[in-house]
Amino acid sequence: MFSSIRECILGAMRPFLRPGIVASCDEILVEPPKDKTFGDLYTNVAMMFAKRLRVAPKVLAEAVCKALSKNENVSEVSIAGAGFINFRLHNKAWQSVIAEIIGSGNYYSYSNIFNDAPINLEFVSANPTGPLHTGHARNAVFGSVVANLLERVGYKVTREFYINDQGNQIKFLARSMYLRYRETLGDTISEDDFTSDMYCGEYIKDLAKGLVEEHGDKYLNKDESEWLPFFCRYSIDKLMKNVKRDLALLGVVMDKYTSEAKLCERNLVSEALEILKKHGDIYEGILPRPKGITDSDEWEERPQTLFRSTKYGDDIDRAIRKADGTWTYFAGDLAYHLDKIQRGFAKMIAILGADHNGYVKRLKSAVNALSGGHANLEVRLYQLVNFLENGKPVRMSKRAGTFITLKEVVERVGKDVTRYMMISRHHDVMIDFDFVKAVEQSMDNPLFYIQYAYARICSVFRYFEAENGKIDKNELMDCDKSMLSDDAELSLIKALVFWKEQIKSAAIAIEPHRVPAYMQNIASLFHALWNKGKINTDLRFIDTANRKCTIARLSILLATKSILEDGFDIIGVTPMSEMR
RNA sequence: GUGCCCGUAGCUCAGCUGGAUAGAGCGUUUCCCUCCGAAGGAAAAGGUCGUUGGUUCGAAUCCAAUCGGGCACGCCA
Repeated sequence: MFSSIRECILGAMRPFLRPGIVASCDEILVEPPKDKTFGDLYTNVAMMFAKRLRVAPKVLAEAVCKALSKNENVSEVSIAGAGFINFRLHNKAWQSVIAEIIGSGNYYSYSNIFNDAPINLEFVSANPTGPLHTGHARNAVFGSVVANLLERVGYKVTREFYINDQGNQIKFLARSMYLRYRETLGDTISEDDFTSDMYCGEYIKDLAKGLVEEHGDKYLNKDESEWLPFFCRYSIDKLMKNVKRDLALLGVVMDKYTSEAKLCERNLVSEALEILKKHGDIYEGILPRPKGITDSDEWEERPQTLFRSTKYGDDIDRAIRKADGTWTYFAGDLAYHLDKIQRGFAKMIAILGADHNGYVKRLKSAVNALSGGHANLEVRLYQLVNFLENGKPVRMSKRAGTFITLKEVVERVGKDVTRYMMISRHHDVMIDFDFVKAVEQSMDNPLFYIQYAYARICSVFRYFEAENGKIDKNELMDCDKSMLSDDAELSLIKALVFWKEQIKSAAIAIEPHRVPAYMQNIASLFHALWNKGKINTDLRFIDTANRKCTIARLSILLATKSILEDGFDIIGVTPMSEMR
């Protein structure tokens, strides 16, 4: 329906186009005005295009106005202010969308505007050195909802987790394991044996116990070279198993796990280096001293292999080889992104914590350079979650093992509340997640408000079907809807119509928090309609004396139910047909 | 010293990429159950959109300064 209106507006402007001046439907804004008294919809094209077309806004507005007034869906048009075009649609036009929503199953929000283009969505990618914590929970929820949104606009999404299963960090993990291993077998270990790079969380003890049970004491009193590889592999395997289990608790399932070590075995780092060399993006050099460091003894000039990332918009060039000749972490990321490019992804998105903000430009540079400009990486940073226990901040340190795990959160407040808390705010805003309040306020949580609307709708259907038997979907689709003309009914229908547009814009902007916000809006309009029926019995959904009217009303409810189910599916929350 | 993010009602936050008189929830005040679920609805009060300039028909939104808060900053991963 909207596309036909946009066509109509564009058509009206076409006579004003001059050679070289183009305009497309995508540029045309059509949306409900803030103030409903202006009309159902408005467009600002007259003002938007006035300058480009060198035509007075009024002249454009009049042409658009004339064209719209001839459109079969439009009932009235007017020009206001500096050139706003306000218009209304016939009730019939709005009512017809109910059938469209019901008829689409729960697929009303789907539009294949990106033609099944493959897209790689990397998220979580937690280091396998410990359990997932609350920060990862936000990452996981954010990523999984983005994936659902991208699928609705026609992307073929690969949800991917990058495992940093090599490097010093992993060695320190293995050494920590070995200390606990010895402890389990009777050696006395003090906290001082753990260096600052090591991990002394409780989970290491548990893992070490398991290792003893499975493999006994055969690694005791052996040289590090004999046990280190095994301890690395063992720890990573177990920890990754737990990572997958925890993600499942949140309803998050990955399509692919990529191992850094495996990429390394394939010599992808060298391959990436060769590609960059060909473009002249590799050189031996010395990085400039950062301006913040004034003390010269804190700074030592070192010649290294550098990637000319400044050529691609980065602030400084980046080291890919340490002074001792080994690869930097970034070198591994070059290999990983080359792997993504080789697998055919021209579009990629990575979800990272805000503490990675200094890393974004070099990653984008890497993708740009390695693909010769054919692939693009978008990065979304999410602010960290401030975890509170009854108003008091919980200090978290992964190394010391004093952090709240994802598992713990889900076990205390449930999957749905956790997901809702993590997704209902803009990713650029810090979240204060208070353990105690999240549970206490569960009744005030907007999630329950939405769940309640859904449960009420289910309740009406239960009530109706108990008397009249199972209702036929086709009957609801095909019924006469002309009596659905109350303001409350039309307001709800209009909100449902815009669901598709909302999902599209949330997906393109990569802003999943808009989804629960819009669901809340729909729930609110539904509750209002419900209560209006309590005051004015003519508006009750079920009128036992008038089946025709009842069926029409139920058709709105089914459409609303369908939209809410789609929304729940996007945000990964289970709808409740009854509230306990 | 540099870069990124945030600053909107007493509190927690929206504000759909520059649109009309600034929007919700919680809290406060007043109403609405003989009724498909009141875990709800209707209404009131509450604002110098951190501050100051600039861009234009038009700014919470864009630009420049500035204040306050968060994050990060050569071989850690």
